[in-house]
Amino acid sequence: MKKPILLGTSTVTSRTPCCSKVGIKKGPWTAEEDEVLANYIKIEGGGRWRTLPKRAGLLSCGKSCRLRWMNYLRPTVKRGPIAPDEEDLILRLHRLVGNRWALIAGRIPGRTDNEIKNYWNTHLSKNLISQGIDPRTHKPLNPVSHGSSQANQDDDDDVPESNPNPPSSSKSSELMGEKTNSMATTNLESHQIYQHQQEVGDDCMGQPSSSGNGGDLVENGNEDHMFSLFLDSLITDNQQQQQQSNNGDLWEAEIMSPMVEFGNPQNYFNHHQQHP
DNA sequence: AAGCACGACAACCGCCCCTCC
DNA sequence: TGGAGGGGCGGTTGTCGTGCT
Repeated sequence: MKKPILLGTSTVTSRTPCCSKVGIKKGPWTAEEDEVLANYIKIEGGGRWRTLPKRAGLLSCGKSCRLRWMNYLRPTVKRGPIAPDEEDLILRLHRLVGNRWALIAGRIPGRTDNEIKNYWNTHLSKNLISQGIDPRTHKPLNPVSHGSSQANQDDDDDVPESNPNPPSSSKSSELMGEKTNSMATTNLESHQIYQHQQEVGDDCMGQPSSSGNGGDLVENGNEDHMFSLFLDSLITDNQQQQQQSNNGDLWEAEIMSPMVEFGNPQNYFNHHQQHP
């Protein structure tokens, strides 16, 4: 069994840590701590995580409490192996948005970003590599015909065109572009996206977008909602096209290439807004 | 049986955004 | 308007379990 680690000194950084690390218990959670935390949240509710440990009588850091609750104790968290359809959806979404684990998790009810991230790193990325596919770009690792080597080499070195993964903290709102903060939230535009979703079908994995963990994004009722619907439509597009043609290249031609042309998903999304 | 390597995953860390005052 | 605090995110690390030598 892992031994709890008590940190004796706090690390001085330019930022104040989430909590004073003196006397903070680290390491795995015990069943007793889980019970205390779960009972406390059941009674008092979550929130104010930094002060929650003290109020609940726990020695763990507030962030640790939140993480434990979000990733393990929450009733809506689905335990057990990732199903094949979930795996397929993760692959699709990762191809669309890159390492936006929270965004991906938001589309897979019951799964957490941490779980998906771990599953990707330990399973899916290795599977893709074994298939000769770059897990970052979802393109062949060593294409036989590489065309203009310099240009393509730049592509390989850079983040994928379709999922840029900017170095800064990434949120779905960023994906949608900074301008959309002021323009993307009107009912009319929302309706346009919704209409597009209806046109292509809204049966994404058969999961209602407001259920379980997946509801987090949608309930925001802002750009995340828009982007969530947008993702639904793209995923459904992909599913329908692959079903119809049984040819993955069509996805490349109809969805990914336009995204490349637009530079990134946010521009593509903006275009969809204006031309639903 | 002991040591080692590796996979799986829980947990930690630092950064950033958002909200409130 | 700016600072502080709360919360969320993605990357990374640490630990345990298991299989192999």
